[in-house]
Amino acid sequence: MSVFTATSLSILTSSAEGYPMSSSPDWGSSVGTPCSFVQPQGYGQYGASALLSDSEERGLSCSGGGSGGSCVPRDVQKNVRVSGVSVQLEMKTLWEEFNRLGTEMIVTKAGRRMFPTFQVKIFGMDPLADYALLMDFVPLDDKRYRYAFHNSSWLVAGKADPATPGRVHFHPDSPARGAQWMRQIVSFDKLKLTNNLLDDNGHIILNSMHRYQPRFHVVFVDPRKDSERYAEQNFKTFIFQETQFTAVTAYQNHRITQLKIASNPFAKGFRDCDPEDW
Amino acid sequence: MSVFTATSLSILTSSAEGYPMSSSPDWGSSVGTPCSFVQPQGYGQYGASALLSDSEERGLSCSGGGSGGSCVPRDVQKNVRVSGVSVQLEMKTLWEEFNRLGTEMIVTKAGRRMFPTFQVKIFGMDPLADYALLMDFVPLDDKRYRYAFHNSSWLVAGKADPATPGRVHFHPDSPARGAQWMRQIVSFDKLKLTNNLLDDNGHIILNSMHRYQPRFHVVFVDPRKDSERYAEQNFKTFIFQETQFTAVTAYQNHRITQLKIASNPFAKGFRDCDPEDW
DNA sequence: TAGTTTTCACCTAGGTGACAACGT
DNA sequence: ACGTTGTCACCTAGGTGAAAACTA
Repeated sequence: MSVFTATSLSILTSSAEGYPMSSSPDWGSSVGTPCSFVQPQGYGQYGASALLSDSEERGLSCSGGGSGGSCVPRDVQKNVRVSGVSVQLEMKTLWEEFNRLGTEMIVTKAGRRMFPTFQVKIFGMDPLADYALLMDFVPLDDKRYRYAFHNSSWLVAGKADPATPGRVHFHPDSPARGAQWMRQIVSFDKLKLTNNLLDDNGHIILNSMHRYQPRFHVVFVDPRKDSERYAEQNFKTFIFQETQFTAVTAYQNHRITQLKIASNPFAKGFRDCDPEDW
Repeated sequence: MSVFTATSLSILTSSAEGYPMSSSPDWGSSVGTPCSFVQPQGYGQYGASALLSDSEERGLSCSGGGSGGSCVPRDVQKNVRVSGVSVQLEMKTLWEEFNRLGTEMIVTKAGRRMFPTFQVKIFGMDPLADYALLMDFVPLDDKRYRYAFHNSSWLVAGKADPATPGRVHFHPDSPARGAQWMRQIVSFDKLKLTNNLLDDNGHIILNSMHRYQPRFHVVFVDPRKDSERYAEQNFKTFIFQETQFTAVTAYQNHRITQLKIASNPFAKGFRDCDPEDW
């Protein structure tokens, strides 16, 4: 890791400031790979209707149909090393189950893992080329939320707090050859979320009570000396709607809590019935 | 891992059959790097005098002086990618402490880690070249031993049992660039020893009650198509006398047991006094 | 008797949600 | 009220040597 500088990635971190599903016009249904990009219906319900019941079927429109959402600017001709890459989200049905309820992810000062863990299968890389894999998190909108316990629903509580430092998490095996990435499931289980603005552990900093969309980036490590010039061509971004979530310091929706307890092995101590009942 | 075949390593596995310190004439004090190879005094005491008291100072002759024992056939001109490589054993004083008592390593059917763990710092690699790092274990002699509890010493119990399958343990990060290997300590903590001849977990198979010398190999992954032809030039082997040990299924020397308990964090449960008393 | 195998209590190391305490 | 923080019991996962059981 950290063999290569962030130069070729500046394009990523800068774009992380916007809201890719809405305000950024050059993100859309892609070319090349099977692309299940879904129009911004899922978060739109949040943004527009502002009040949303748990039992709504809104998750269905976010789950996507195919193996992954490939979202690249239309006008950039991608390098052949990334253009053919496709990605399949693991534990997709579990993600969808959470998403249907409105996924919440705990953030703590020390940093908390995500559950479910973001993990993918990768196809179509050049086996001999070097790639870096990384994730970042973009706000789904500019709102702050609060949870209404009385009717189990999220409410808009105002405009978003000031944006957190836009960090990026490199998969610790980066960089590595395509053959290695494709050999087995790539897991981002080391990634941790924090609400500590002064965090110096390299964790992802998020605002509690805000909504986020995880993004997955495949970056071809260009051996050319002037590789910065090709930065835009050398990466490809994948977005899975079903992985969006609300950052919280304590779970709000009781059904999310129960699903976490039921499906996360580390929460086994809080189960009171067989895990197969789910 | 396993990106490259064993072709370039056949030379290693084949040489693992002999006893490099004695019968193999082309192993000796080396060229190139600082080389603390010590004449076969250490094991020689085992082979020759056959009976050895715990309190002898034999360990002192095995501990070596410099940063590592580099042992290569004299007549082969090494590739520049490996000729400048040097290696420093971590926890050297702990290894020496064990070696002074006569190190024992547990072997189990399921596989047991080594303690101390074999770990090294590496210098002088080409930062951009790819290397594989691996370990193997060669018999120190052709003897079988038993422990005489009455006077706390090892006795020769006969000729060695049939040799075990000569396996090799690749460091799981192999292959990787020199820059990555040199960045931090390289630890072989995943390596496990077994006495199960039918082991299919890829563990190192050893005969209990036999003496072994761990070896550390740095292999330059040659990008040339006919790289097999340069196999001999592309690797360099390091031997640290102080890491030799007797494989056992249960500790024989009570002082070894006590030192393991005192120094291995996982054995903390068996301590009855402060760990700083050592 | 000498050595091996299995089981076990006890650790390391660290990921869970519950909960009480603490802010604002 | 609402949200955050730290502590805690309870897990996962797996590395220890002790001791009993087993095998020639």
